[in-house]
Amino acid sequence: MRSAVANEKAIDLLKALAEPIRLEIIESLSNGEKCVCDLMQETDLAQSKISFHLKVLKEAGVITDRQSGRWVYYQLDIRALKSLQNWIKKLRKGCLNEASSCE
Amino acid sequence: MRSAVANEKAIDLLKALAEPIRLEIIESLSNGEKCVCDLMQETDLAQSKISFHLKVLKEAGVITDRQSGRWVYYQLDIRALKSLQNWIKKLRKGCLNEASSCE
DNA sequence: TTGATAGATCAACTATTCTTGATGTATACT
DNA sequence: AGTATACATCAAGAATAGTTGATCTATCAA
Repeated sequence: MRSAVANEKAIDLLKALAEPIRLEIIESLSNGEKCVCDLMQETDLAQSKISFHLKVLKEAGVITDRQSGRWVYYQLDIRALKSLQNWIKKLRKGCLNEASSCE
Repeated sequence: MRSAVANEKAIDLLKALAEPIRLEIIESLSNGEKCVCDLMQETDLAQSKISFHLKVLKEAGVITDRQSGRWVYYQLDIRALKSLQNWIKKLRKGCLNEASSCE
């Protein structure tokens, strides 16, 4: 089943987005790259909590990170949202299972 | 914050989709209206389990139900997926918070 | 090299979600 | 009325996810 893999990936993405703190982080990052300390200031949340959620987001492929000195900068990976859009599009067409019946 | 409401709704939608059994149900319903017994046969899952997930989907607005005699038929509400698409679109634009900065 | 800062990770705890089997309710058939 | 079927709901338990405070590592600055 080809679609099973795609769905698992999609589920990870959906789960990653389906959480208020993570959404807050995502929205913040939509204004540009941020380090953890920036996010701490903006959200007023504990560092370990932010790191926890950043990890979830990263593992789902929603964000990427890059280290610079003592800081780690996080950035949205717009491709994740793009692929989620495509996935929903397919779901709407009702052809997640049988690619053949789609186009 | 206007967007907070929209986000809460979106989170419910995302959570509803982010589960394998529910996704299976959704995909099945994308082929048309089904009663619980149909879904039981197709998925080979316990009735209470299916009812549980149907409830989650219904509360999130992903599906609607209609009773006919002893049977309850469930159907996809395509508007839910549509609104989720719009939400992601906005998220991609990075303007979930400030509608003013968008268009 | 000592001390400070940024951030990851971990263990213990809490909270939420899912599963299971049983029971309840409504409809239909005899 | 009595029985069967379709489904919802519930309570108890299992599993997963999130929180908290502490500790660890790496980088930098004095």
